[in-house]
Amino acid sequence: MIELSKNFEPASTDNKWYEHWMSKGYFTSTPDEREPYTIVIPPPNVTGVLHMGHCLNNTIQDILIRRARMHGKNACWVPGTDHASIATEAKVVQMLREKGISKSSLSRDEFLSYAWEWKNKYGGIILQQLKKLGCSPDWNRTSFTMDEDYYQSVIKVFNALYNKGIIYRGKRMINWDVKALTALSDEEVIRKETKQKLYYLKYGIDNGNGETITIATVRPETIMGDTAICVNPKDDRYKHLHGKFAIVPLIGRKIPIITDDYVTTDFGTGALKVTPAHDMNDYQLGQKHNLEIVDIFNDNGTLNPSAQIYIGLDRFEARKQIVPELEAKGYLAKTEDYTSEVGYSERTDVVVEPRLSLQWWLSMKDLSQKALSDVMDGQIQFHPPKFKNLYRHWMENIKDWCVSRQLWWGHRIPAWYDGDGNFVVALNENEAYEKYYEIYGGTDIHINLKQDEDCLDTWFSSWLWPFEVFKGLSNPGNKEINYYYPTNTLVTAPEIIFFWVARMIMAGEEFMHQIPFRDVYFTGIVRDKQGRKMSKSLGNSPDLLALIDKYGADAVRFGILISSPAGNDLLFDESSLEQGRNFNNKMWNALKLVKMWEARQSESKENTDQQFAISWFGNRLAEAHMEVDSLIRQFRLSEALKVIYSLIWDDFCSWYLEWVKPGFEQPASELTIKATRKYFTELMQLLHPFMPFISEEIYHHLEKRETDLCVKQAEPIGKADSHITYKAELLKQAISGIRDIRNKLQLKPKEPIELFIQSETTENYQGVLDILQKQVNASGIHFNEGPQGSHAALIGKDKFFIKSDQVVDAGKQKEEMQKELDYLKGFLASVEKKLLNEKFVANARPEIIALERKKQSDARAKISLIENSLAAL
RNA sequence: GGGAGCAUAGCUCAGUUGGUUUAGAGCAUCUGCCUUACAAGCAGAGGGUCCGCGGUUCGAGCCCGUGUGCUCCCA
Repeated sequence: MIELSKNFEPASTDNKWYEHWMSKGYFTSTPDEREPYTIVIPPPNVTGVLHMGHCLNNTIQDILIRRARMHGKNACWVPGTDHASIATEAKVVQMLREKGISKSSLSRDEFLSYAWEWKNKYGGIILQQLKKLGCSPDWNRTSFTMDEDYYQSVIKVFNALYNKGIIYRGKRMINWDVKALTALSDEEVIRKETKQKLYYLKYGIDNGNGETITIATVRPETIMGDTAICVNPKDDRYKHLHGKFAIVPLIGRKIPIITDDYVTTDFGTGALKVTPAHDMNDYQLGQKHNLEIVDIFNDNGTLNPSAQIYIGLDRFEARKQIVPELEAKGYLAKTEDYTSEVGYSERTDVVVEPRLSLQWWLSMKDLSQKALSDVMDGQIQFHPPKFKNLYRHWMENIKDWCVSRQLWWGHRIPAWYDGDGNFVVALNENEAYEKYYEIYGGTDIHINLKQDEDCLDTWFSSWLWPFEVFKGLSNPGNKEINYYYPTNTLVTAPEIIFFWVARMIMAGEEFMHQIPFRDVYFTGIVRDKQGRKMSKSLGNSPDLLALIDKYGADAVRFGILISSPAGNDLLFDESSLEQGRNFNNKMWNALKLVKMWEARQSESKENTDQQFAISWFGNRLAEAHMEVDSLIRQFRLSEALKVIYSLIWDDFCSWYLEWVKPGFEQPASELTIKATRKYFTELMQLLHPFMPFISEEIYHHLEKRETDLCVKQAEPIGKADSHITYKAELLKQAISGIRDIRNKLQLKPKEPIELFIQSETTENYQGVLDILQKQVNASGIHFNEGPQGSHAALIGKDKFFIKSDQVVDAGKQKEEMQKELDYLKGFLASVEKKLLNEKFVANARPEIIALERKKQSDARAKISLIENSLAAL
């Protein structure tokens, strides 16, 4: 026999088993006659490293995929990464900077070769980390959103949607990152409470009598872009100015005073300067009132010649300088402190500049229709369903999608321009020329078409993920796409329900004419103990690999899942990992116990009590099995794990093993050992998807085996005999009850008692007396009333007398009984009140009424039992 | 300003068409145990006006209305 270590040591087992599973090819999947079960990984950012969010998300996917693999399905989990244009380009630019190379000194091709070099070297570290966590995707299928075929599919999709007329080019107000020189989606803008100043500026009225109108602004440097002043039409203070003109300070431009309900009268002065080129709301106001648009900024945030003054100065420097000038010239009325939300770039952390820009847009109205009904009709199920509302709200108010980004790392927009602003969209350059000649006429060989410099939003490639990982677009109708698509379950975070989940549904419907997945499981957001979202900038995200080293992968998986009901945020606390580690230990020690029995095995027959324990645990196992199945079907994974945890720790270790455990230095029977080994094996099989390493390890320690637990197929669940489980519950109750009394009598564990039982159902004790006697340390059990001086108590419906050398405190016992009696009387009263209520008897279902009657008679019986005892005391 | 969600034990959360001994679990706390698998353990215990108010119902933690507090998303 191998000597087993004192505690479970994950460090030596985890890698061993992972390598073994890999060498056996258990994770690979190819289409066959079995039913497929498919998951595509939400592709993590290729620059990313494993954090708590990934950990939760991938643990859940692994549980689902491992379980499917053990239940006869052809389980296929596709791993991969996305190219994350903004994040990756930022990393590459930084790397180049460290080498003393600036991006602007490189050609596009040169830059991209550096980027690929970087990607090949550092990209995908996160996938290696998933192995540490025990994840079991089919690594042969690892995909990347910029793989050659994938790239072409993205281009194809752009062409298809352009030809359909729903991709268009348009000047729109966008969030501009003046440092990265790129447009940002709303999602990439982080709003932060920022302390600012509100400047009150006086604009002269163009009527020659020196009158002024005062506006409030936080951006005095944009006044050169003002093209109107707007007031609320109902605001009496300004009624006399409607239709008049004001003069912009310093530059003297004459601008109209217009009216609109949009302006609130109680903010600032109630007069708003309108700068359509540099503010989202002002832009809309400008559209509505046909205002002139004066753009005063360059793309890097410095002022351009349209500003007339401070040309070439940065926007914040200009603010610094313009305020004193305004003050000196008498335009500044006052300054106030003011706090409001300002948008910052997620990547570069600079203040986002609202800016008019020519971008590529995808019209979402038509695409969203089917995607909305797929979810509303339940073709696609959300877990938990509360996210349906959120989804509907967004889909019904959907806005067009800005799909272009001013970056090089990504899928280059397939549009070609001549020098005059004419352009064509094509699959490649050759086709571009053909199309150009076709549309604009001629075959001018001197024409030189130039491809768009920008690339597409990363989401514009990842929305194709569920089918393009099977080459559903690049090789339509191939065997794999037909077999694996639609996929089964998507596991993701609610934060990306719009820019990823919704768009995948649209793409699935548009290009595959089918939904991409049937179930969407939304995990919660992992927060720290104080409830803050884990983020790099806060530095509150623990080092996951260090945690795995410290506690083992199984404990980490346990810890993160146990506190994580679907869709609810979880507050991460290392103590739950400790709980996982302790659980490992508990199982490890149970294994040691069983191995000890094997060393001292006998041929002896079972006694009846062991038979009961064995039969009971078989039934309990069947019961729990059913419960776990049902919970997992409902995606209630953390509850399923709780059931298994308690089944192993409480039922198996604390009850079953104690019941069948041989006495001190006694041998264990072969039958007991065999049954225990079988149960232990089944428990490990149930646990395996959640904690794969320790379960595999114990599985192989229990018996020498040719097979691995990883692919062991589940057997059909037996039916639980409720009579036996009920009898066991009564027994547990009796044991706990008597132990409680022992505690209250302050009996030492080693002090034996004499037990007397008065019961109308003595058959409940048949075959379990040895267990009862052993578990409460009784020297004997008798079925009659206990002698004078024994301690009496009611447990369930039976009366127990405990005789020990300890003197019984009659007063204390009386007090306890009185308390119990009062409770029962109150309870009886509430039950009887119900039964006397005619409406209750008339309306409630018959089984409910029967139940209340049973409560009544049970309570009455107990009351009389206690009253008799009290009288006897 | 618009929308969504949440409020149950000290903490984190379950509580499934309203009805099972007048609410459950884990952690934490307290008491007693170094009992030959496990002190990272064993055996017990205490702890709740289910956020306030109103309504529907024979019956409400659960349904409806309203108030309060918190969180998130969008403008």
